[in-house]
Amino acid sequence: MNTTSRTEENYLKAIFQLCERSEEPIATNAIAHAMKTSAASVTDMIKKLSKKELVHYQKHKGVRLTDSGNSMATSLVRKHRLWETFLVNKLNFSWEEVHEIAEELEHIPSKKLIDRLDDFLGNPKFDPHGDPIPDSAGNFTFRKQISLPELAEGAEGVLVGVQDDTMTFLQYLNKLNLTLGTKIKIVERFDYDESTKIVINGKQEQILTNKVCLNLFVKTI
Amino acid sequence: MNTTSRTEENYLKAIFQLCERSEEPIATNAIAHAMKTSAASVTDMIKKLSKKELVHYQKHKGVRLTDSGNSMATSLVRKHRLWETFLVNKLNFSWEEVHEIAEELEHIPSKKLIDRLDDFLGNPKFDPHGDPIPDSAGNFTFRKQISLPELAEGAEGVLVGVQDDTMTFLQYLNKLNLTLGTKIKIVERFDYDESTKIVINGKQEQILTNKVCLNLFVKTI
DNA sequence: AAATATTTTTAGATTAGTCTAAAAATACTT
DNA sequence: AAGTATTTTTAGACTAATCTAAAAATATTT
Repeated sequence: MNTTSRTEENYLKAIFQLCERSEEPIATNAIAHAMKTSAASVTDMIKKLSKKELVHYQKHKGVRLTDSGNSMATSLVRKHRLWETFLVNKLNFSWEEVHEIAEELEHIPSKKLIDRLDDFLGNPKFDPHGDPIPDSAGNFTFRKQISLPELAEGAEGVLVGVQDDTMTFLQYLNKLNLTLGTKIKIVERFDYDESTKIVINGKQEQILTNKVCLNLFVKTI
Repeated sequence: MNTTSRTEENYLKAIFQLCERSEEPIATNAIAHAMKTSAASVTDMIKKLSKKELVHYQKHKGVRLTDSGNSMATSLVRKHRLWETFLVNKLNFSWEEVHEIAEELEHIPSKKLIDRLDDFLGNPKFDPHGDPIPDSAGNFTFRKQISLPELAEGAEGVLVGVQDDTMTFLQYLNKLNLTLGTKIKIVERFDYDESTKIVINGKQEQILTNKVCLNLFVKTI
């Protein structure tokens, strides 16, 4: 049997995402944490994936995806992001609601389905969160995550993360409608006080201090 | 835990469909046949569903759905038929291809998703096969299955079944593009030789003998 | 480098869904 | 109504994915 179970798929995707943030082999505990399960379960699953040649594995040395593991994970990411795009663009969901549903939809196996969906959506290159959507061959445009001060005047980015994740900071951002996925355009920088004027989601103008800017990470559009 | 597993859902749907064709309690073997599994497995599952009060069950007496089992099954049918409609109307699948994919999609749990999909599709009352789509409260228009001679002149129906399912007859139908799901309009009946002129899928005109008509079942539109 | 702490793996048990084979209940036939 | 056939249920075993607790390996501290 050469199929991949839903659970195996979820492991592959978790490992893929951990690999994106580090060149090192991924630790058992890191996977356990991502999958909200025990280290023992992870070891069991790793052995299985290793036997199927989806991961490289040596005892106590962590794992990396093999080429075939990587391409499976990429295909899952493609499905996930296309479904998210569908939910937001066609069914009018807001971007915060869609993750959980897309987590289910990404396991629907038909390749034809996903390619048709891709066409139906107009072959988008990025999902509503600003993350790149792999094409049917698995290629995608990598967009570096940069801090707001690195974004050129006139350029646009999508908010993808924050440095300072204290409650007070997040609440402040929330008040400005600066949530993950928000589109930010740099209008002008003022050398006088190092402040920056931005436009949020194409309409709301806002002045940010340099301190705030340094804590915001965006991906360019 | 009060959730319903994918497998339980598949059993509920199979029982629901068997209930549609008979007033009698559904036999273990009938379910086993529909689910392509052993009678032993069915008995095990029935016990579980019975404990959850989704079916009425007495040993050796077969099962019926309870109200709550029925409403779960109806919700699955709603999902299945809406997804099929989406696949055919929006993604340009042909109606024969969609069943298997919809079989997967129907297990996506979000009610909000399915209600939004319903709106997106324009709240269709019938799926591409001509089967009724339950609304979000579980109500649907029942359309009786009638043989072609019972369909009035000028009326339209969707082909949903055949009486004579010999290979030769099916091959003959295939040649005329008369496949399940095909739309048939009665144009005129000729008393002289009891033949009937129909239009297939809104374009192809065709004369059928009475013998053929008696073997075709349609649902009215 | 020895002792301690942490991480990872193993061992053994559990649950859901399945199976086969045998036993029990029901239905058909003469 | 007795015997045979069929259907349904039970019993016991298997697999996938999980768990806890203990053992083994690796990393850190003194």
